[in-house]
Amino acid sequence: MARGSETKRRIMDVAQESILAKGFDATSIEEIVASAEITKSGFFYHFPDKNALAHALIERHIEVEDALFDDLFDRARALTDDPLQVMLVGLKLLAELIADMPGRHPGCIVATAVYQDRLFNPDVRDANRRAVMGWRARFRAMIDDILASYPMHDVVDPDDLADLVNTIIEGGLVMGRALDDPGITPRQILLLRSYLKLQFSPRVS
Amino acid sequence: MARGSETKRRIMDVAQESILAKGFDATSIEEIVASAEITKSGFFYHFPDKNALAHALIERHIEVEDALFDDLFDRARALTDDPLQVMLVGLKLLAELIADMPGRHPGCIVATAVYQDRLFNPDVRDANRRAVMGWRARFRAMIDDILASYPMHDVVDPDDLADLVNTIIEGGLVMGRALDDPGITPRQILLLRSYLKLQFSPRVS
DNA sequence: CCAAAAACCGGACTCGCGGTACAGTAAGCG
DNA sequence: CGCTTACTGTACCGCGAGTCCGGTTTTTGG
Repeated sequence: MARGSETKRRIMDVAQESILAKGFDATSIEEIVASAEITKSGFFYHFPDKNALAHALIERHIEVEDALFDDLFDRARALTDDPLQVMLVGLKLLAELIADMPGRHPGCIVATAVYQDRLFNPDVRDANRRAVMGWRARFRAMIDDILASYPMHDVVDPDDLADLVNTIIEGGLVMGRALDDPGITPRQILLLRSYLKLQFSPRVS
Repeated sequence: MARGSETKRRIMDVAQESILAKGFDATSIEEIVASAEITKSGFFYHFPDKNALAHALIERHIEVEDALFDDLFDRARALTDDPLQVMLVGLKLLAELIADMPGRHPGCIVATAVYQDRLFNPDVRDANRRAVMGWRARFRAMIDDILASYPMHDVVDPDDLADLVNTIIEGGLVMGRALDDPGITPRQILLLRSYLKLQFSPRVS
């Protein structure tokens, strides 16, 4: 059992590295099995097809990202009790974390899947959808916390506001890749922070 | 001369339709030539390879989008002289325009190219980069106009602010595709509008 | 009107990649 | 001891991108 899952993990590791560097379809199975030092048959023992690999990678990615967000906002909550400050500090930490990533940021696997629609089967798309919905729920809860203490100056839908976090992260990654500038995403996140500040901070006039 | 460019345009039309519906790699050349009612040789007469087709499509797409933005903000400028109002009205019009698009919004070709690195050659990536830089310049100019008349309440970099427009559009399209909800992009654009309102509107307190 | 260039047609062929099929084997475990 | 798990090795199929090249029609400039 241990040996099997170890190999499977190694396949996923080398596949992920290659996919983030070159794209999904540019990463051939032959190449993966060479890097993972197994045979093609070995690959198809663990994954029925290439789709299943993508599915497993997305599922794993969701878990990692969730854990990352949990940790991030837990650290923010350790610093302050105020829900608005938790959000603002959390976003600051997130921006710093992305900025400090060595080399080019990989770019979200979710987005790569979105833009290869027909390449992936419904399973993959569904996993994707669940991931996005999960993030919406997470940020929606935080916004509800803020709304309990602060008025919204320019009233908008809280769900849309929750989605804005994802929108800006995904959009930032697209922009960052298009311009080959890893600094864009963190700076765009800070603009989101600026927006939330203007929306909820008491006005000192 | 007329016949040649006519055929080329027909190839691009059917290719674009198919690509927006099914994705780039899911659209085979055989399929394109069948729809365009030519032969494979005919295709390769006009385009050296599939990459060149993508390149031509992106170039054309940039022009169309530029013309669209020109028209949009010209209409806004016809309604008001105030630079802030021009921006706010323009974004409103943009949101409505995207919302009124029949069926699923195609999703920006720029983003699809970004997430298929190796599939496209440097030419394509460069065209992409130029497109994004052009949009940044466009919105940067509008923001400079606003800054000439209004103070920025929470001071941020104007270039970042200009990029935010693209970030939110691209991110919105990713989200819209992930959740299969074409309403997301327009709603996210309205949040951008909300942000700019809070940033620049005089506070009545 | 005629020649040359441009815009194709037809079909055969190569190559890489995803995926299949199936026989065999080494290691662990009850 | 026998069964399962986790593979290896090899041969094979189909599809789509891209090549080659000879032939044909259509357009255009002198």
